[in-house]
Amino acid sequence: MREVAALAGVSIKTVSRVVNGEPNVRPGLVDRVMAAVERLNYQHNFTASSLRRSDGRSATIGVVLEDLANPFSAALHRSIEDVAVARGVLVLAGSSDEDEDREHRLVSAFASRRVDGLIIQPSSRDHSYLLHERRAGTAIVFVDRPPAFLDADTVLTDNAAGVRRGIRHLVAQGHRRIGYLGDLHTIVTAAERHRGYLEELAEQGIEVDERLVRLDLRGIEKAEAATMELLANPRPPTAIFAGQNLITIGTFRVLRRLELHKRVALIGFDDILLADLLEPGITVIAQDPAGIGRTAAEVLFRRLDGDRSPSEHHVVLTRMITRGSGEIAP
Amino acid sequence: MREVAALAGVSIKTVSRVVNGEPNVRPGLVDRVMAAVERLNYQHNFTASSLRRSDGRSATIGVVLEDLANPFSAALHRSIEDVAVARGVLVLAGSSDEDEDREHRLVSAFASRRVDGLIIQPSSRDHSYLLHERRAGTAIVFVDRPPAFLDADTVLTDNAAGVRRGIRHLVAQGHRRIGYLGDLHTIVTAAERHRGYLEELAEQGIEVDERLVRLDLRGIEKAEAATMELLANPRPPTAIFAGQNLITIGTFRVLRRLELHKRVALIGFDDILLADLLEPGITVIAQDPAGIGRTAAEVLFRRLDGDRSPSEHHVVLTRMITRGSGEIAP
DNA sequence: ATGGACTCTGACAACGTTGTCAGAAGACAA
DNA sequence: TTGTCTTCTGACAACGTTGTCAGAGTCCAT
Repeated sequence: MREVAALAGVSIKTVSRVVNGEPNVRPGLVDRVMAAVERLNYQHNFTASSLRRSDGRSATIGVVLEDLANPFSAALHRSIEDVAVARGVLVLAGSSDEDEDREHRLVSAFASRRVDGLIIQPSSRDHSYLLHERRAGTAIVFVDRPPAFLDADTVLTDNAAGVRRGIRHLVAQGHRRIGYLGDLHTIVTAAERHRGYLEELAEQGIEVDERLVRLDLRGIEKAEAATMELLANPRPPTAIFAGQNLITIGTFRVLRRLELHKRVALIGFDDILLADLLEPGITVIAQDPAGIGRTAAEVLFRRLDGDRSPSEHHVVLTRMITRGSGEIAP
Repeated sequence: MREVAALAGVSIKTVSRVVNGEPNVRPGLVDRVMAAVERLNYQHNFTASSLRRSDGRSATIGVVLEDLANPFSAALHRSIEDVAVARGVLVLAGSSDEDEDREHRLVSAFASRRVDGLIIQPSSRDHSYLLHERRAGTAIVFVDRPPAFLDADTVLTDNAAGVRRGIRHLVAQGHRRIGYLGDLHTIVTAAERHRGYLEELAEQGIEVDERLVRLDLRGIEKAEAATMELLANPRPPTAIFAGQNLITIGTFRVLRRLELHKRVALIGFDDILLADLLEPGITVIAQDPAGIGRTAAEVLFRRLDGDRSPSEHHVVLTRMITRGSGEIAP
């Protein structure tokens, strides 16, 4: 900047005014400065600028997701990015891998870079550690799962309601023995989905048969094994609700291997790419990750714009997509 | 930092020494400073630090990908992240959407935040604009596609060889009429794949029938329409090579709709989640996005560590995964 | 010509940190 | 005791920028 000023024959303050598009600079000077900027390939240092500026904004937000490579996180990330770039804000992202420590480390790394806001899909069980960041002026929004011990904006899927919708759909077709395969019970969404299963069965006057329920299934293989167990039951389920993506895949694999894929009904939580091309197509309770991301980013930016109203709790609805597997009669 | 210094009864320089873990601070002082840091919830400002430090490193890199939400980009991103976090480096990422302008804007936004390095999946047709960044000390690595008018490190998939492998596989089973559906010809990888198709046909002494070739297909619908056209041919293809993910899906959809999915062979470029659960499973030439990302990040960090040797050009191999659709005889 | 209002510009300090360097304090040998 | 060396500490300037403020210049009405 000093060099630009020298070349243009003005003070560096005037260069600053020009690059920031401030009014009240004589047009002739603007041109001279621009020419010098051009000639020296001057790149404005936004970092130094935000250090000095009164708002102190870095025009950067941090995003902590479970795993940037999985479709749900990736879709969330992308929709957050879209809202952010429209405001000239950049996104730092990291994967927590469901690990409390990684989440903490990421947040702390983001905080030292002075991000303006954080969007977190939480893994840890206590978010009071974020109080300092918030007191320092960082806006925080939680997605997919609620925070613990911290009052903050949230954007969640209505997990229990989604599952209940699916179970109701199965019952409507005459199913009474409906199995349930769930993810790690410690994950709030997984617990919520399981709760939905139990509540809807109760509502429908169906007694829960614990032999048809398997929880804490992490990954496709675990889901396959659990499906085998369920089907080995003397009175096997006529329908299965899979509480998560990979579980749905594992379950479908086993059903197909056993040639039961056209006899046992299956509904999965969360949509799967290509699910419509399978035989039968897989009926799912689809989440709306793009909607969650967009909403979260919008709330975040409203906070950054000064909205100080009480915490908002948004619920993004699920949608049932019937494709065949959920419409198999018992 | 000033407050911490006051509370600990030392100068801010000593606080700086402590938070940076520099040697030669009396243990007693270290404890006092740490206690003060703790008590005031002091957060080190990494941004200000990198402004002053002699290396000037921001410990941040920028990544420009086609679309963070698509599985290929997402896998790339994640593997880059893994290499980066292991070095305490954060990742700023953005989607170019195959748009030259967006790519430029992202790079420029990254540059003003003084990222140490850039990993770019290029969309634009001229990368000489990056010369300034590089002269300013930013390391740059291109992934998936080579840069134009700029000599730089690259990590690419061997697209042509992958396609040739697939075509050879089809020919080995007796196919002579092999259709080809390709993506936008302006995308280098798409052009390369098409080249592989032509070269292998020539090698096998099969004349190209232009009626079996459709290029510039963007998205599933376009691919479906093109597949219909190919099959409407009086002498339709007995096998189809789909040059990209979404094209494979579109083609498979049409084949199934026409009940030809067990009669016309299909090989797709790039793996598809769940491809093994389809009937038949889809044979693909699989890329290794995680391998590309890891390699690119490793090269980038070697450059940041001072490696000044000539540009490296890595080729990450493809792998054919046979699942049934590619093993259908004519 | 004078005063007042307005427009434009630059000197200076400051943002939060670290590099440099000088110097204080302590240890040890002569 | 003195000198030398080592260890530790802090004052100060600087990184690249912008907020503040004073002042120079211009224009117009009196």
